[in-house]
Amino acid sequence: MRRLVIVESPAKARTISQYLGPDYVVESSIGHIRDLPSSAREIPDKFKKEKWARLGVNIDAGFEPLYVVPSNKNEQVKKLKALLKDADELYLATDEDREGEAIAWHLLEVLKPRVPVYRMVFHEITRSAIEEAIQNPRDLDEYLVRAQETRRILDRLFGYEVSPVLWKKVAPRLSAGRVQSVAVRLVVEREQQRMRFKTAGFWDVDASLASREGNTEPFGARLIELDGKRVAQGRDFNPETGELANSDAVLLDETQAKAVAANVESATFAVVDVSERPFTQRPPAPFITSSLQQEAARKLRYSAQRTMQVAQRLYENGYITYMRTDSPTLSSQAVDAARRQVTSLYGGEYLPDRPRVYTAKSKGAQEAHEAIRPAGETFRTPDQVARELDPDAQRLYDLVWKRTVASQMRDATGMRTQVRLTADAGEHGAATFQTSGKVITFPGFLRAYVEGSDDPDAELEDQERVLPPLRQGQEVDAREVEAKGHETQPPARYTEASLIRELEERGIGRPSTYASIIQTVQDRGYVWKKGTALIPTFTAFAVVNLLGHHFPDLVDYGFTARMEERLDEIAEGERQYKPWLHAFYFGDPEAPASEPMARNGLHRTIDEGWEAIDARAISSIPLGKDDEGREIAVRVGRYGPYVQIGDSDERASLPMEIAPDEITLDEVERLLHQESLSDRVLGNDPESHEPVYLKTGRYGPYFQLGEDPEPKSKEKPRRASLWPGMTMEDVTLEDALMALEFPKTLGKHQRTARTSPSRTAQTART
DNA sequence: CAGTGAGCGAGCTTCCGCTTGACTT
Repeated sequence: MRRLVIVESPAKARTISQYLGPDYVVESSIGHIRDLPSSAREIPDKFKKEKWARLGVNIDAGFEPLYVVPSNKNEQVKKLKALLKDADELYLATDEDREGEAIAWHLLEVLKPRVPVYRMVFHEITRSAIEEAIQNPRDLDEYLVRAQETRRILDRLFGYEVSPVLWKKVAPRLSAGRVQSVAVRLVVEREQQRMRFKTAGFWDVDASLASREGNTEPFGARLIELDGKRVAQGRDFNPETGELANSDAVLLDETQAKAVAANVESATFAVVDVSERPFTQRPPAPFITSSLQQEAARKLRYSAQRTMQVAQRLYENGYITYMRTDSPTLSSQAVDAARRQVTSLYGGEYLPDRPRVYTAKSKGAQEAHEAIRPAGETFRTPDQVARELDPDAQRLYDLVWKRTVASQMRDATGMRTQVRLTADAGEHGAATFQTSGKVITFPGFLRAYVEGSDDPDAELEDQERVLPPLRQGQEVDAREVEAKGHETQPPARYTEASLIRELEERGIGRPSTYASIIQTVQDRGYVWKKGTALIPTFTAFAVVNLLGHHFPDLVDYGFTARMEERLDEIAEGERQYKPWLHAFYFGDPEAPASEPMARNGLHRTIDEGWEAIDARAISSIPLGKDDEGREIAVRVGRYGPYVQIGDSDERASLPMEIAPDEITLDEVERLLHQESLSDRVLGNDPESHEPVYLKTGRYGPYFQLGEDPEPKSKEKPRRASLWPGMTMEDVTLEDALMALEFPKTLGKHQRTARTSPSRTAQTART
């Protein structure tokens, strides 16, 4: 008896093959083997003429999908067919989730087996799990397959119907999609918050105190109340006005803060209250894809893509379990391995009485795999594998190992202490200071693993802070008192990791796509990276504008969650998929008039609405008004973004490396001034008597000798960039003649940062 | 490199999710 087992991943095939013995041939599909045609090139000739061919979905025939085997999968399909010829039984062992079920179905459709077919499923790759799975096969779940197909078709209709609207109204080659458009919307809205943000200044007073006997270390305390009123902190300000939002707080200016500091410096501080309360801290759950990406970004500064590449290598070589998972569950073998390691490395007091159990908390988790953990029935320590791994892989393995072991350790316990002290601040009244301490009484899992933080200050704050023993009524003296000025900070930009976490929490995107979402929004010119921060381009603003105004339902943050609910119903057999797709595409007459998209459906919304979309309006990002009350706006043009005052000729290109929130009205003023300096005649060339111009172009300011050549003529006038040190304000004819005589010196473009968005990516409407 | 806010226009661009290599940015 020869049995062919097909799984999704080649690495998985190798492992399983070891468990199953010589009667079984284990091969992989390498993911999906069929899909809708992705481009015109993939559409078979006989369908090319059909009007639905571009979509790959025959709408009028009940949303019938056209499936093709992409060229890079031909070879593998051929291989599987050959293996099937020699097999007596076929086991479809793809993942037990929506996509895995669909892959199994596609395999059936393509391989057309004439031997018995079994669907086998397992959630962990251990000998016992595999053996049990092969003994207990089930049938293919047609409902689950339909749910996947519905998801696939909906994403195709959304993406391939809405993207062309963007080509017509914003720029060619742009894209819209259920996942990427929400990602772009998040990034744009965060930038808009930053643009609206008004910084506010406030002061506080920090004291360094020490007990009178002088036998303890000095400790810091901060002024929190003055004359019975709370001293304002950053969170008391309205982020959009920069004004104090809480009237019960008192705002200190520099003079007052310094006066208070001077007053209390020589005063006696009395401890008025000491409160202690115990705390416990639980270990974080074992890694899933998103949390691994998050921690690798925090602790190792890896991009999501790099994390996945390194994890893939670790997985393929048998060091960790599968890296694309949404389940934090550990197999019982893994729990045993972790618990043994806890006992042997840290001792029995670090081991909880019972194993800890973790469950997925994000919406839409499908839990086809286990958590990401060290592979095997006993974990090898980072030291044991260090020699076999390159540094990148070592670091990531170390992270995975620590997190897994820590997840099966006892809680950390400790004591938080809060101490309030008062001192007399003269005419300002009584000043109350506060300090807090944190002492770990039992480290528990912290012995193995401390979770990283996006905010280094918070992390520092989180460290143990030991206060000297203080009792109520005790008096202490100030060693040093300092008034400190602060400014409120705008909300931080998203990083790769924080954007992925945000999407995951909303159930948008899947573990296999998190890293590629980041790639896509960058490739389309919606987002660029400055360090680790994600900054939207003005193209992104225009697209979010368009989608938000004309396709609000599609970029709603709850769209995917609602879709998942419907898909679950389809998977349960409680709902037919065709009527639902029909309602999405052709509309639902029952929908309330207040929801025009639901009522009209995607098709009519586009068909009857696209022409009326005002390309200029959606591509304009208002910045405010100038002194004369004229609107100042950024517009996205054919050659990238520029600022313009009203409809006037006063406009100036924006430099590539500028972030939207850096474009203040002052900055606009400066750019327009720069622009006005260009296109002027500096004088005449003494030799040829031709005029010498100062102009600005794509690569910054340049000199030109003589008039512009006739359009289409091959003639090129003599041109040269400014030399370093020359400014548009005070270049002279002599500078120009020098530069024209010795061109090819350093131009502005050579200083352009590599990370700035490309011009083509910023380019827009035709 | 090549220097703007406009033109002549065929055919194409584009989605999400599953998985690796074979490629050089």
